[in-house]
Amino acid sequence: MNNKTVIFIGGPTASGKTRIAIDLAKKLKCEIISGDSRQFYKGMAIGTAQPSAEELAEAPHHFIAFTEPNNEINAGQYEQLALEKCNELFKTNDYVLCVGGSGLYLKALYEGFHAFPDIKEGTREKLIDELDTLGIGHLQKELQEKDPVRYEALDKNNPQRLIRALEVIRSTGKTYTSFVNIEPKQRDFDILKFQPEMERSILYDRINQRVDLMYDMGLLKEVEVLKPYWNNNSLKTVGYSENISFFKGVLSIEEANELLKKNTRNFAKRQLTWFKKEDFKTVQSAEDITSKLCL
RNA sequence: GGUACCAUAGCUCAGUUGGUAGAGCAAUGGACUGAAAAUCCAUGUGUCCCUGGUUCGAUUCCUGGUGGUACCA
Repeated sequence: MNNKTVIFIGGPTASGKTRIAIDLAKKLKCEIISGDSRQFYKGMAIGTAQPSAEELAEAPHHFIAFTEPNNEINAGQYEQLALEKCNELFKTNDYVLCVGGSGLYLKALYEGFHAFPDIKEGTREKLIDELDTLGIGHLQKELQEKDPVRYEALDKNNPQRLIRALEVIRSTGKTYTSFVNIEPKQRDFDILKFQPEMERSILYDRINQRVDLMYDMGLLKEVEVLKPYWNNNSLKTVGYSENISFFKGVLSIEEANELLKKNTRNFAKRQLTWFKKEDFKTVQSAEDITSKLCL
């Protein structure tokens, strides 16, 4: 046991993470780092439901709208950034709150990734091109030959994972598996994991209402202004994809609205699956957490 | 009020020449260590409107209801 703790607040979108986090930050007089992979970007305040100006004024936040949408932050970079920020904040406080719905990013901070090397520039682009022109079977065959252990372990029809494994192999000449065999180093802070408790039907109602609210707040305008970034991965996001399709004339506005609601519900379901497996304890309020801390 | 048509999954509908049923969408379950708000995998959930009749057997055929739609009054 040591005296530094990162309290993680995960859970699905629209479940009330932001409120609980701010209440808790006030009680503990600590700061919040975002674990939402799409709230990192500027100009995406409405569609990613970033905390409002009023909420941001209630407690200090980090990694909200701190970079441009074309400066994409992957989970590995986030691990480094978040770790540095935690160490900085621990100089003046025993607690840091990490709040967000991007399960992999939270996990990167509390568990740490294996030490994969940097990927040579252009490797992924070439693999994506090969996927388009030669088909997924070509990638499957290469991985099966070069790293059968990884090949057997992953979803063989998942192009993103095939490409990830192959980009490591092509960049380093070593197997993906060889890096996984090196244990990540332990964190020197304590870890607590919570998520808001919410009935599924209520969560879905909140999602549907929030989508309508986003349109009222000017979501379409926000998407339109982001046009220079439409092809960036950061815009490959629920709330943006559907409305980009609207602007391209593929969907009517009603269809985009309905699809956005459905995609958000589906996304929330994936988050529920993730946080359940990662053993985030359900709580109803910040008080539930402080009582567990015996404060 | 009369006539016609319809009633099957959450929705839109198909189907069973009488042997208790299946598509699309929605939904549900899951995987996931550098694209993760991404990506991938799996799954049919049902008083076939109600009631009587015919039949070994009715969701299917017949009687009578109920509800809906259209047209006529």
